[in-house]
This record gives sequence, structure tokens and C-alpha cells, in this order.
Amino acid sequence: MSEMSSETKKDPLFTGTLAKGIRILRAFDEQNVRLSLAELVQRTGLEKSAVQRLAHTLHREGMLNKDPVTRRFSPSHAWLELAYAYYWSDPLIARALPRLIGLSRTIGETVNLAQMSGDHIIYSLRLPNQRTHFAASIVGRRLPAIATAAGRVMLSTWPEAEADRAIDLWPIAPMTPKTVTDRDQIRADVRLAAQNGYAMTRNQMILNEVSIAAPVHGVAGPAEAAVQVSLSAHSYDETRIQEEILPALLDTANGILA
Amino acid sequence: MSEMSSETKKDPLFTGTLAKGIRILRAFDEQNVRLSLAELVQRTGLEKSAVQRLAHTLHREGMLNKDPVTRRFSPSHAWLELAYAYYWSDPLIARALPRLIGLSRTIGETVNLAQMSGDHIIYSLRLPNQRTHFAASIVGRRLPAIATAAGRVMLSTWPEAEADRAIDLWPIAPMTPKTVTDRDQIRADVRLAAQNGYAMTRNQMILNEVSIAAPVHGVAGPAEAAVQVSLSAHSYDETRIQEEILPALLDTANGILA
DNA sequence: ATAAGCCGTATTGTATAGTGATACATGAGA
DNA sequence: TCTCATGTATCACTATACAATACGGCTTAT
Repeated sequence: MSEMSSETKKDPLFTGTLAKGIRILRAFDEQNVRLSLAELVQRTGLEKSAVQRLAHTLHREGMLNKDPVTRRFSPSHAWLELAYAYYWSDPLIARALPRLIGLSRTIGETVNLAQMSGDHIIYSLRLPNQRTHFAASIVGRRLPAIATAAGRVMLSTWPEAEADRAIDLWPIAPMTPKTVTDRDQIRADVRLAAQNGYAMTRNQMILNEVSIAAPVHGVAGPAEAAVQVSLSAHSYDETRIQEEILPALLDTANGILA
Repeated sequence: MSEMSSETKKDPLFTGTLAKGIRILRAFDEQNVRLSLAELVQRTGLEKSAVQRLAHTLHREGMLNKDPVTRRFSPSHAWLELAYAYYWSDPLIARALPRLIGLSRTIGETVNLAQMSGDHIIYSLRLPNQRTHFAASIVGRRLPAIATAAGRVMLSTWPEAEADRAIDLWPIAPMTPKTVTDRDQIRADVRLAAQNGYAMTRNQMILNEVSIAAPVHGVAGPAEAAVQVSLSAHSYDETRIQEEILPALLDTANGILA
């Protein structure tokens, strides 16, 4: 009767109530920061009664704050505690963090650790500087993988067939007028990254931004992650990048291997 | 029949299934990073069948990874996405971040933003340096409020009766041999913080660590948060702290007011 | 002023969906 | 080879989540 029929079709271990509750948590994002009951109904597509019950439960469990006057829900500190648990669970984080800090001190520019997450990348560590704008300063941000230097350099370590499939099928969300949407151009860029051992993009997310990424290799096979640096094109010409940034970046990424 | 009878007693809006699912998420922490079904049963106190169903659902919803060979569950990237949403939801974060970065550059030492969360503080922003150890580098960490400089300086802005109650009742978890557990001593320290406008502790979490915190005031009334700096007692004597650290710290904390 | 909407909250009969017990399968250790 | 612990699958039962609806407070329009 609903649109989830195909997904839910006879999985006797699937508990719909919990899934709905998770959908409520997921309704919050950078544009939806404080949601009323009615807005939650709209964003989740659930029944008003269901949202009432589930949001109430999440509130009582400490997962949602509720403003006593506006009656709006918002994320609670528990969401940060979950991030804390995540950080401990991923061994890459502890290996990468001290080296990223070193890189950040050396070059004095924004440094990130990105991981592949489906067809997106997700930033799991970020070391912003004062010029970095807010969205680029906080962890957990997702971007379409093949539209980013980090995503491309990771793909460049994949078996060619899989990488090609990804380049053909994965989404691209144009962020600036200069965002590349031509998949053959992306394919060429991934090939180039395979040769160079790093990937570089310009003006893809923000105008006048140069993004450079190097792969973090696992024991063998595809890259586990990528170390990525953002620079202003105004401050860094090609030779400065080659001489000041790249050696330090590649050194950092290689050092994380463990 | 279960131990939740007092909590659940007749709240017709409370959905137990969702609450149980949340308990599964909460079972992961810094010491429990990768949990088997049996361990989840043990840690949550739920029935094996329930854990089987709920963990399966969380896995299908992308909230838990499942290692195909060890069959263990672990936090997924979605946990970082939730943190991302939290960061956008709390307006203090965007106000504080650039100033914290500035402070970090100025003094070259570890800088944190802490907020009150029940009877604990939680670190919501952290700017570590290379010497910072891992647990002190990642957001979402909670510590007993009255055992920390940040917690005490926030309490020092509370109405005296409430602060006294907190000092009497809130938990203290001794972390080092020198952790202060005498509540009258803590009370004196809070009073001193009220006079000075900052709080300082030594050897409370780690030996030879000096922790200094200044309050971030709201429009009026109690502090919204605290800016906190960690130093090595070996590198900073009292006069260096007074001259090099405190002015910058207080300036930063005051500047966040907005 | 009054009415109409909208929204959050409370209530209730009903059947569905989660429950818990149990059985089965697999792999590790003794 | 046996035993035990653990993960997975199945199933009858009924407790529990469900959707509909009613109520009351607040804002907006007329």
C-alpha cells in the first residue's frame, strides 16, 4: 500500500518502527535544523500520530531536544556522543589524525581526511583554518565522490572496470558554474590521478578553490581514504603547489599506511 | 515484568521498540567498538531475538556496519552525518569556531569548546595539536562537569543555590591519583572562578596537565559554554600562563557572545 | 470581534507487527 | 568426536504500535 513495499517485502527481521524512528533522526540536516511536528510529518512522509509517538520517544530517550515554547525538535548532544563512538571504532582515524595535524602545521592550510561512503565521500577529520567557511569546517559532510579530488584519487586505485562503472553511474551535483559534469573528462582525470598518485580539481565546490588529494593505501588493493588539501587559487600558483604542497601531502598520505 | 516498569509506566506515546533500537546504538563507546550479537545482548539487557531484529534493521538502514566474516556490528558513517546535522543546529558552533581557530593559532596549544550536558560537560569543538592524545582530540567526549575547569567555570555563572546543589550531587570520576574529590574544595574553586572570570585545574584528567577555561556568556544569566585550553605544566609556569594564555583566552571567550 | 485554520496534544478500538521461545546451523576448542 | 557458544531462521501469540479522531490553544484573515 505504501512505497516501501518492495524494500520491506517479507523480511521478517525488519522492524518498521525502528526504521521510522531512524527516518526522523535523518530528517535533520544543514537546512533543517529545528523541525516542528508538522514539518517532520512532511519531511518523513509518516503519519502524524506516528511522528508524534516516535519523536516523543526520541525526546524521552535524549536523542532530540524539544524547545518548550516553540515545540520544535532539534538534535541533542547525544548526536555528538555517537560521533565519538564512531571515531573510536574506525582505526584509520587514530592513525591519520596526528599526521594530518602535522601537515596542517607545515603548510598552514585546510586539511581533511575523506573516506568513500557509497557513491559519496564523507569527511571524517577536518582541520580548518580561519579562512575556511563553515560547511567546509565540520565533519560528516558528504559530497558526490566523482565530483571531488578525494573521490577521484580513491577511484584511481580501484580495478578499472569498477571505477569506470562508478564514473558512468554515480551522481554529480553541480556546485559552481565551473563544476565538471562531463564524465569522460572525469574519467581522464581519474586516469591522470592513477599516474600521478594525486588528484587536483579547481573551482568544483567553490570558485577559486584548488583541491588536491592523495590516497591512503590499505595493505593492498584500493585506497582506504584520501588526504585532501584546499587552497585559494589566488595564493598558490602551479609551481608553489608542486614545490610546497605536494611533497608534504604525499608524504603524509603515505605515512598513514601503518 | 521488566526493570523499565517505572520509566515506562503508562506513557501511551512511548514506543518501546524505538527505545530499544536506540539502546543498541548507545551500546557502542570507546571501549566497545565492534560488538557481536551476544555482546549486544549482554550490554543492552535485551532479548536475543530483539537484538537480532533491531540490529538487523539498523544494519539495513545504514546505521550499523556488519563485518561479513566476524559478524560483528560497528558504527557506520551515518553517525558522522548525524554529527554534521548537530553542528548546523547549534548556532553557538558557527559563532565559536573561527574564534577558536584564531586562539589556537595564537597560542599554539590545544583548544576546546565545552558545553553543559546534564551533569557532564561535552566537548563540541576540538582543535588538537600533535602532542594531544587521541581521547582529547575528538569531539563528543563527556566528562563529569564538576571535575573539569570548563564545568566549574560554567557553574560559577549559575545562581548560587543551583551551583551548590550541583557541587553536592553531581558525579566525580577520579582519573588520576591527584583528582580532587573533596566537594568543599571544588566549591571553593567555583567561587574563585566567579571572582576571576576563569577556572584552572591541574592534574585532574592527566598528570602534568593544566586546564584553563573561560565562560561564554549568553545574553544574560548562566554561561552557554566554555572555551578551554590544555597545557603541559612542564612548558608553562604561572607567569607564562598569566601573560601569554589568559588574555587571549578571555578575549576569545568574550568575543563569542555575539 | 468573530470565524476559520493550523498545529500540538490526548484518547481509543483494532489488527498488525514485534515478541520471545525454540529449533537449526556453523565453527572453535577441548 | 563431542561440546558449547554463537549466529540465523521460524512461528504462534498477543502486546503494542497504529491511524483516526477529537480537543484546545494560537495565529491570521475578514
